[in-house]
Amino acid sequence: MPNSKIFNQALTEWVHVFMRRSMQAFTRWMNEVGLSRTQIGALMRIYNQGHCPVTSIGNELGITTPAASQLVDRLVQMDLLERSEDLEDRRVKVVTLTEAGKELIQEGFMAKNEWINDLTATFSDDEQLALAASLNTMVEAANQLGEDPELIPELFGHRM
Amino acid sequence: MPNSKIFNQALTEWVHVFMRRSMQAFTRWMNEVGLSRTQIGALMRIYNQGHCPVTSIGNELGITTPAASQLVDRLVQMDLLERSEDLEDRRVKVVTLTEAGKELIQEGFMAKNEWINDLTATFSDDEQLALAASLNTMVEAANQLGEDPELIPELFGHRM
DNA sequence: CTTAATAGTTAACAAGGGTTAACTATATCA
DNA sequence: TGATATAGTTAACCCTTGTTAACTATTAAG
Repeated sequence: MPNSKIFNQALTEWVHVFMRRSMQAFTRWMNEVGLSRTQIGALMRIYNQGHCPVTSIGNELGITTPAASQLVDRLVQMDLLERSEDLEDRRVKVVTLTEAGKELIQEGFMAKNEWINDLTATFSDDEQLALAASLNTMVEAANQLGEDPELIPELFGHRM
Repeated sequence: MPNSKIFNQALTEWVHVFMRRSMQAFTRWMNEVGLSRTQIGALMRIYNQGHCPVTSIGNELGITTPAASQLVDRLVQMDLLERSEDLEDRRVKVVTLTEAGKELIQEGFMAKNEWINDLTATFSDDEQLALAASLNTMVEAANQLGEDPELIPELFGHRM
């Protein structure tokens, strides 16, 4: 078996295992907080960007501006988002996360990474160092694959 | 910095990169085929189990039996599922994937793993062997973490 | 044989979340 | 200044997909 095949299989297997662990935790959390995919998507986008206008949320999620407006509405009512006027262009409403919103999203990230601690504990000191080197190599390579897409919109956008 | 911290960071980073690539492809595919999370969830469960009764689909996805029945209905109409009577207990309707259904799900898995080939190509032969070893180590460790959950139900179950 | 339990369907209904159309407020251009 | 474009909201509507309740068919138990 050629090395490329060996590597390929190993990576595929790893991806499989990873899916079970990481996405399971994340989705469980998503269900717990009782938010839809679109709602989480909107919150994550805003988390990444700091703030943005209503229309751009719609564009990025692939929904119409009215839909985005209603979406923001609900999240404002849940005290996860705040709307405020843009001082430079008063047509624009700038949307930002509340403290509660920020905490919620950070919780989600933490949920996703929780099992990592468990995994870490199973390795000896030396193993950890070696594995870290491998991981860094792969991260670097992946980063140079070009077209580094944003996770969020694709993951949580509207399905047509 | 202790080795555990180094490893932890490297793994977290890798998970992050991985999410972008693998889940993006999978979700893009999901959007393309125009199926809901629940529908994909049902198809994947049946794919894994070969066949199962309607009620158990409901249980596993966390929805009521009527909801499961309707869900199956729609998927049968799309020619992704088949319903047939269980010969041993004629109350039971056994649900199986059609050829089209099987192909669809396999396509989804392939979409998820597509970028892996690109990544493989960026490494030399020796690198690939070394990295494969690291990956296998981690897979093994992850598999022994206990409570090896099924991917599908959590990922695609009903949110309450 | 009658009664109770189980698998599934059907019907009526509700909520979430999308759409288009019509409107308001602000900004820009000629 | 007046006409037009842009950001956002509101309203009316519709589809998907969940729910509960009522029903049928089959099996199991006394």
